[in-house]
Amino acid sequence: MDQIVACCNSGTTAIERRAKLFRGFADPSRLAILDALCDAPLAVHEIVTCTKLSQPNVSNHLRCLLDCGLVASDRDGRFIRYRISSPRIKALLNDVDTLLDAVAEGIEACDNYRGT
Amino acid sequence: MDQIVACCNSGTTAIERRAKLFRGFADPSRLAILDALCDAPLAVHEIVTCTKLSQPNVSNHLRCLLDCGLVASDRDGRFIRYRISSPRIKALLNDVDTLLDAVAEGIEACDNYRGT
DNA sequence: ATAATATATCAGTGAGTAATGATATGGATC
DNA sequence: GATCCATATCATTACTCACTGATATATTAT
Repeated sequence: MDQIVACCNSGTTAIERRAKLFRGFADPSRLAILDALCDAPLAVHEIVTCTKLSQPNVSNHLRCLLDCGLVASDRDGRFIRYRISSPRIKALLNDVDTLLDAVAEGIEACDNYRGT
Repeated sequence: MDQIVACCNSGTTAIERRAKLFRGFADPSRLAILDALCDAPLAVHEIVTCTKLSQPNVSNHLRCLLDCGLVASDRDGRFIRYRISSPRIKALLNDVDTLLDAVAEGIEACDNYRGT
């Protein structure tokens, strides 16, 4: 069975699509990857280096992000260079940080459960 | 052990905080609730009616959203009225819809796995 | 061709999480 | 104070997901 699955199925309603998109962002590994790609396009091994994630792990997350259209890829010699597919992604991440400024205490403070 | 847990623990880095916030949004039930509250404050039983979710389910999600500071509540007689805590939440949801316009095909199309 | 590097895929595992049904609490009215 | 309605909590169950380690594919260079 497949692995990294935080995007993608055939949910139809607008709300389900939104939930799927949010889930694409709702993982520290994927956020780290997107963060890195917001600065500049990178090849997989470069992402591995700067995120300190394992190579298969990065590859799996990239596949998910690629399928969902959040990143795009171009072959460059024997490298494959990934980049964010739209500047709106960077904008969205900024908006989230703005919202975080407003609710950060709550997010930080509450511990309904033990964590990620 | 606690139940609805998509927010909240003591992750410290900026990325972990962002992931937590995104996870708060990454669920169709919570999105439906937030969507309803974007229009007007509502009591729990009203949310139950318009989202068609079960009452305990709504209550659990509201607790999570409340702890994370995404919604706020006011007692009103024997009702408890919930509202979104910041207009930025509505703005964020709009931004996501804009991004969805750009990547919707990808989100819809790919089916790495089954179900929501 | 062979070796070396870059990337992708596979199988298995363990943990986290959402939903349900039953039950408890708390405020208001009679 | 007993009853009714609104809301919250509990325990259980089933499902989804992320990570690891091993392996496969692809491209370049020798």
